[in-house]
Amino acid sequence: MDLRRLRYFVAVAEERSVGKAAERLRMAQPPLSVQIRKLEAELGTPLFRRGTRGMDLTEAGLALMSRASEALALAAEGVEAARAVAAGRRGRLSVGYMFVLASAVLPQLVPELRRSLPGVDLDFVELSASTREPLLLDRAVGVALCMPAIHHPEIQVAQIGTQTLMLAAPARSPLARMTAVPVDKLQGRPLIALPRPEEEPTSSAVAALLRRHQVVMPIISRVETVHSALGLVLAGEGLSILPACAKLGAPPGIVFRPFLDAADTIEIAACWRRDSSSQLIRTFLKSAEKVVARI
Amino acid sequence: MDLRRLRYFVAVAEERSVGKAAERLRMAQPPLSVQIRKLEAELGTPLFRRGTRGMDLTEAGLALMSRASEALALAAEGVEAARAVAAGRRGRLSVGYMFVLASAVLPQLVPELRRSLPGVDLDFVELSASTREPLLLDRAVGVALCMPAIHHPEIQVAQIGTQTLMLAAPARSPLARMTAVPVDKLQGRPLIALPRPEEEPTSSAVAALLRRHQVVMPIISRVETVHSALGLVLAGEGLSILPACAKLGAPPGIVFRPFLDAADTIEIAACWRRDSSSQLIRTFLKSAEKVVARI
DNA sequence: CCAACCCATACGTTTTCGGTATGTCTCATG
DNA sequence: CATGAGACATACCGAAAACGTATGGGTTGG
Repeated sequence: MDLRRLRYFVAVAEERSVGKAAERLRMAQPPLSVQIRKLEAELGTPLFRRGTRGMDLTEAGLALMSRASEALALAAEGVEAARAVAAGRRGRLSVGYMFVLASAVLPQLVPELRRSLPGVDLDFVELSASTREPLLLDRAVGVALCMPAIHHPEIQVAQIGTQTLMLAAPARSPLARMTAVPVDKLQGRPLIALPRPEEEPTSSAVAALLRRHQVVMPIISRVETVHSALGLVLAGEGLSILPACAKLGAPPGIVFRPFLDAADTIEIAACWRRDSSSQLIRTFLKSAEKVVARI
Repeated sequence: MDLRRLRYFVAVAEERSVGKAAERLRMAQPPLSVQIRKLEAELGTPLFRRGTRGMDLTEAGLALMSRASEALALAAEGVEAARAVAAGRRGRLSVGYMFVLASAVLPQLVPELRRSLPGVDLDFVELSASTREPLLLDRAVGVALCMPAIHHPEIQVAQIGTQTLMLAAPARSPLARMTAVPVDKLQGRPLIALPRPEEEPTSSAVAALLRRHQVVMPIISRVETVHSALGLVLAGEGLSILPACAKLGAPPGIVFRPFLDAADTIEIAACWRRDSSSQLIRTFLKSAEKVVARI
C-alpha cells in the first residue's frame, strides 16, 4: 500500500471524476486513471463504477474511503506536528532552575515563557548542583538555569546575566546604615549559609570572597532556601551573603548592601544538551535574557 | 508524503535500529537509511538521534510517530474493509421481496441469511410490482425476490423456484372434499383477490387462468395481504387463488387444493443490478434457493 | 450524424527506488 | 594501543515505477 495511491483514490472519490481529480492533483488524467486501476487490482475489487458522467464509489470503495481519508488526515497531521515541534511551536520543555533563582526569576520567567512558547507544555524542575548534570544528560530537563554554568562536553552554555554577591542584613542593623559595607566589618559575625558548596555553588563563591579578605564568619545555620535565610536574617540570627537577585521577594525589614571592597559576581547561565532541539532553546534564551535583564 | 516512507519510519522507530527494521521489512539496510534521511529532509527536521547503539526518536519524531502508526493502521483497516466488502464478508445488503412471499419465505430466509452472511447488515424492504424496478435501479435494494421476474436490460435474473396456483377454500366448503378441483367448479363463486395486476402480478396469472377456462368469478373484495385474503376466506366471504407457498402460515380451517385441469405456475426469481457486487448476491442466491426448496 | 466529454490504453522518457560495495565512527577487548 | 565488531552513511548502478503525450472507444445531446 502506497499513500500516493490512497491520496489519488480520495481525490477521485471526492471529485467523482478522474479528470477533475487529475486537475486538482496537477497531473495528467491518464496516469491517474492507471493508478486507480492499479489500486483496484491490488485490492482485487472495483472501487468505482464508471458511468458516462464520472465515477461513483462502490460499496467496497465506500468502505475504503472512510478510512483512507482519515488516514490521510492523520498522516498530514503527523507531518504538521513534527514540523511544529521542530519549529518550537509545539512540544514539551522541562525547565530546570537552581533554587536560589526560584523566587527572583520564576515569577517573571514562567508567564514570559508561556507567552513566548504557546502550545508548548512547560514544566519546571528544581535542581541542585549534584542533580542538574545527570538530569540534563538524561533529557529529564531540556534546559537548566544555572548559577554558575555547568561545564561538560555534551552541554552547551549561554551566559544570561551576572549577579553580584550582596550582604543581606536586618534594616535595624548598624551595617544597614552604610551604602556599601567593607568586607572586614563582617569579621566574626554569624553567617546564615545556604547548603554546602557541593550542592549549592553560591556557597563556594561566598567562601571564596571571605577567604580572600581573610574574614571568618561562623556559620550559625545552613538553610535550604533563600526564603529561610532571609527569615533568619530578619529574626536577627545573623547575616547572609546572597546574589543580588534574592532582593526580589525579600520581606521589608531586610536590606541588601553591596560590598565596598568586593564585587564578586556569579554568572547566571542557561545550559542544555548540544543535541537538543534548538528552536525551543533559542526562544527560551530570549525570554530568559529579557527577564534576567530586568532583575 | 508517501505511505512507504511512513511505514519505514514506523518500523525504524519501533525497532530502534535501521538494521533491524530493514530485516523486518525484508530489504537491505542502506536504502532504508536513505529513505529515513529523505523523510527527515522533507520534514526539515531530524526524527532520530543516531547513537552508537541504534536510533532514538527525537521529540519531533515522537510527535510524528503517534500519528503515523495510527494512520498506517487506518490505511490497513481500510484495505481490509474494502476486501471484506468485496468478498461479501462485510457490507450492507438490502433485500426486497414481493409481499405475497412475506409470510412464506421471510421466516426461514431471514435467519438463513444472517447465518450465511455474518458481518453483513441486512435489511428487508417490501416491494410491489410498481416499486421494485426503480428501487433496484437506484440501488435502494440490492437484490429482490420477485414473483415473477423483472425483465430489464440492467437487471439480472436467477430463477429460484416455481409456485403452483392453488385454490384456498374453507375446510367446511364442499370443494374442500375434493383432492383436486376442476376449474369450472369455480364459475360464479365470489373471489377474494389480491391487488390489481399492475401492483401484484399474481393477480394477472389468476386472471389468465380463469379466462383460459372461461370461468368468471366476481371479485367480492381486493385485499392488500395474503393474510387478509385468508382471513376473508376463513370467514366464508369467498374463495381465493394463491401461490402454493401461501399455505405456510395459513390458519387451520383453510385448505389448499390443486386444480384438476390446470397447473399454472409462477416463477420465484431473484433480481439484481448486473453491476452489483457479485459475491454477496451469490451467497444470497444459495440461501434463497435452499429456503425456497423447502417450501 | 457529429461534436463534446470522459475514461482507458499505449509507449517513450524520467524519476525514484533498491541492492552491492564501501566508508566512518564508536565501543569493547586483548 | 591496536584491532575487530557493530551500526549507520555514502556512492554507484541497474531495475522498476510513475508521468506525460498521443490516441482510442463509448455515451450524450444537439
